[in-house]
Amino acid sequence: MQDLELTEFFPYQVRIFYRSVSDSVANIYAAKFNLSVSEWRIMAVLGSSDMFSASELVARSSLGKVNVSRAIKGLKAAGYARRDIDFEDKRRAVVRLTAEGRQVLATLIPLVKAREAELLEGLEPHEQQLLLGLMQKVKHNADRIIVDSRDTPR
Amino acid sequence: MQDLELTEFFPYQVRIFYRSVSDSVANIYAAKFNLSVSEWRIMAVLGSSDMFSASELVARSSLGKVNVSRAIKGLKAAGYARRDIDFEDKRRAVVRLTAEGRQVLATLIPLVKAREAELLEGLEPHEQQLLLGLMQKVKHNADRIIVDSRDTPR
DNA sequence: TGAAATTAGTTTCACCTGCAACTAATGTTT
DNA sequence: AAACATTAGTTGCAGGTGAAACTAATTTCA
Repeated sequence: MQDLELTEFFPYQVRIFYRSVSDSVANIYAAKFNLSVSEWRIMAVLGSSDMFSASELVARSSLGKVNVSRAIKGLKAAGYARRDIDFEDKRRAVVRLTAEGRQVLATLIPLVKAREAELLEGLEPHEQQLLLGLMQKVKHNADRIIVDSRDTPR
Repeated sequence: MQDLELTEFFPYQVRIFYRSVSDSVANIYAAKFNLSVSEWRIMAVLGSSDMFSASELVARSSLGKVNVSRAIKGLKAAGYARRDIDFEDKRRAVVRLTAEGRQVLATLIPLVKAREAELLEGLEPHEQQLLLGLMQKVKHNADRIIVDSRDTPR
């Protein structure tokens, strides 16, 4: 039988790479404010403008609508976000940060940016660009494959 | 408030990169044989030698012992692995693939290797090396951070 | 207008995951 | 040998996650 050395298998390497990176950042928002990944990401998006509908959040967060719905619920429960109903279209939610939520985000952003810098420590700017570019390229390949192999639309 | 553009945030980019890569491979073993990631990884390790104890599997798979325990249970239920008790040390499990499991793995390995090649399509060998090297470097940074920030051992 | 289709978002279900607590076997110490 | 500590592996519990079904509001179109 053909052998497969797990440690040399590219997707495996990507996975353990991701785990380390993800943990190092989750550490911050989870430990300090007890936020989940989804909640953190939705908060970050919410901070970039005044208000968003849930579907705009879906578009900007790479999260599914299920997850966005739950993240909003969680942020609301924590007092970090408000969720109102759009008067124009009563199906639509209008989500925005509360003052407390803005406060928390303002605390968090410098911390995660510092963490990001630590992650990239020792990489020249051109190496960082290279890394991003190569990840992009592989991601495109992967996305093409996923679409292709989905002959039966789901 | 300082702004954080999610799409330019490195850990976010890593996450969506990982998701695409992971999905493209999971597609194979999940769709064809209904295996979870953990089960797939344990199978791959099991294929590299005759038998393993559960803790050897932990060491070689980057999975926690909980997950390994459950992956073994799942593989056993699927008929792909056997789980016996070590006569020397009756706490110890002796895990190995069944004939059917070897058969499945033999089917899977060429498929996932082909998928790996598709993922890396368009990258020169030296670019592949570069990508791996940069991921390594970042991972080291991340692991150092995680250890450092764990003043209270968990 | 009113039936049918579409869209926004929520909930249910089934599964994966990790931590902590647990059981059982072995090793250590006196 | 008895008590204590350690080790191997499992299980309970408390989340997180995605697909599919669902509710409610809006749009389309006959």
